[in-house]
Amino acid sequence: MLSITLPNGDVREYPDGSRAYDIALSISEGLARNALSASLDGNTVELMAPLEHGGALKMYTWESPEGKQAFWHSSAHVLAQALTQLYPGIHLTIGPAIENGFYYDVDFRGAIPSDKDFPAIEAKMIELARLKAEFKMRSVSKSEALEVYKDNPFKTELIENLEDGSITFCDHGDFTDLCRGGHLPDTGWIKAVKVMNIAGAYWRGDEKRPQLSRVYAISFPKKALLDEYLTLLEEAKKRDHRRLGKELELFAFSQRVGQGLPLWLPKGTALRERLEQFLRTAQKKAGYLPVITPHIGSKELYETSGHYAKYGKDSFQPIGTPEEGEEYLLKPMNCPHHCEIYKTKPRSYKDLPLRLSEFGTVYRYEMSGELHGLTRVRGFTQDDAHLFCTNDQLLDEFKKVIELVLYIFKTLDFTEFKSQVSIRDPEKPEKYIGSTENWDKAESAIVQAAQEMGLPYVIETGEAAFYGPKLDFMVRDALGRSWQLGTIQVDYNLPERFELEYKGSDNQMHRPVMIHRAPFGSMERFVAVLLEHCGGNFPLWLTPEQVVVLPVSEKSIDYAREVSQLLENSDIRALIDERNEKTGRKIRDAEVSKVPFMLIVGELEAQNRSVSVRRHGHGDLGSMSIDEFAQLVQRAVREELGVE
RNA sequence: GCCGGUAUAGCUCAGUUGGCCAGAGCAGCUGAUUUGUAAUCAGCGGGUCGGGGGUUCGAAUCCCUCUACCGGCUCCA
Repeated sequence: MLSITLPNGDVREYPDGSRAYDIALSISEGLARNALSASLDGNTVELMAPLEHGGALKMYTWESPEGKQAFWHSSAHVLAQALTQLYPGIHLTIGPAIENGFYYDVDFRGAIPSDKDFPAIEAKMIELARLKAEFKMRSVSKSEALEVYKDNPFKTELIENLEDGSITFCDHGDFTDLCRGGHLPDTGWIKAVKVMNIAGAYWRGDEKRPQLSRVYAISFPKKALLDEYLTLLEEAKKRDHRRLGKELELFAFSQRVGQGLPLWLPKGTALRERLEQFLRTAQKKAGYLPVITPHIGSKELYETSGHYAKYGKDSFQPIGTPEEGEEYLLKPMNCPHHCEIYKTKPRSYKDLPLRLSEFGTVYRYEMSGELHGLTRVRGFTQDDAHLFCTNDQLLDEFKKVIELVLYIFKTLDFTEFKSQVSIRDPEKPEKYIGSTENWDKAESAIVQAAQEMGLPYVIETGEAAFYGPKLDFMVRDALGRSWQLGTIQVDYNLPERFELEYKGSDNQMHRPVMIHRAPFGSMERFVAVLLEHCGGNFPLWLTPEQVVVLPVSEKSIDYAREVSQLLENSDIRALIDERNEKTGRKIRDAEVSKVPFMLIVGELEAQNRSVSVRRHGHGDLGSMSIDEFAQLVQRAVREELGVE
């Protein structure tokens, strides 16, 4: 008998040879009908294979990530089968399920299919799915597995890294693939499939190894779900910051200026400056001291910091002076400059923590294929600061920075973010500089700070910067891609390299610890993510134009100007649509341009000294006095900023 | 940087198998209209079809090359 613990805690006995499916059936017919996969004691098991032992059993449907995972993993097998039939002689490699669908990396060994071939691939997949071929796992010996794949160097490499005895194949129909398991009962579940795109991907993610073709696809148990997904993608595209940035006239790129070098238009600049001001105010309260440093620095500065050795040859190349032959680098980061500011005079423990902040524009050479709107550029402004403190102050300072980041995220309504503690890879010590002892100290300080601040975080081994561990805040863009925003990094390295010191209360010299931090990350990336987050409908306090006054006809322009002037006097940003257009047209254009408030003013309003208020996306709010309206806007702004 | 794709007016896009002066909508300009909660009407201007080279009697269309952009890979101080 098998003793099975169900998620609700019930323990039930089942005959030997029972399958997860049978157990589902014993619970309810509906569960059995909808179950896509199962796990036993946390390990994925086949739904339709006899369970080898008892334990805690969980069933997964389409509604759970595990269910989708099984669905897409199984679909990847069908994709591989379809590609093998359509393109004989190809080498299959790996084909995992991903967050939205699945992919298969293939060496086509010849002509690579293009998007014109996608419909044929989709049709073949559906044709194969309709055969309702059952997925069946079987164990094979290592030598057997190697024999099957003797012509395929990629699978051979995979198998060689597996232990004999733990190698399994999955069969469905006439197709077999090396596979760890976790399948649907049969291919018939796959009702709708879409090949999304095809792109190059290096074998094992290593650019020195062969480049394969990665075929991305997604599949669904119902046609309607696919349509829904495609509609969702269309909607997401409308939120793309590159599109909105153009539509709202926030920023632009010019081929002549250069790749990855954004031009901030007047409205975008107004927005960005408002964001900066917001942070300046918060930082002033938190005891930061603003500084300014130049856009270039002597090469020697970066040799001292260690950055030149690490990044110099892949970066923008040094610029020389014509007479003296000196070499300067475009500033790739602000920290060395701030270290030099620290060194301008002897420091005492009473000076610490010293918090130097700068909206510093930096330039980094990013590979051309990597540039992406405002999220990945070659020139950008960091909301940078460097905190110099004693070891005893480190934890507390770190926590205060987390607090600042959380305040910013809260104000801007970023509720969905992830935090990640990046620590060193203990197996690759050559990647890092600094003593093991300092690394240990820094890593434990970060983890402790994150815990004490109640931050939900994950630890990523091997993701640390070369000079120290860090805590990053990540958010997703409209299309589900993840971007790093804020970052807080501990650094024991630069203080050593720059020989930073302070005199302690013991009259001895000590070395400070440094925290690098940028809550926005960069102004460019932050604006991009904010833009997608709010779909172009910025919070009132941030938006470039808060109010547009719409005179009903030329006769009301004078009054409109008066209203606009009064609002400006109350620090409300207003403009007037003086075009010779009908009111309906002006309203439509204002709605499209996402201005939060529209004030319709005609002869009636001029007579009553009132305005007729319309809110973007909400419609007519009725009329009120100019003063009442100004107070309404001011109150709304105060609420957004959390000010009393 | 690598793989695949794209490039036509300020924007969004048409342009059949190469064939007369390259089109539309929106935006712009001019005029009429004096307008009340999501598009008033009419007229006008605007393009070295991304750059360069080639094939051809003839190229937006076919080929080569460069550049930029899009989707990935890789990297990210």
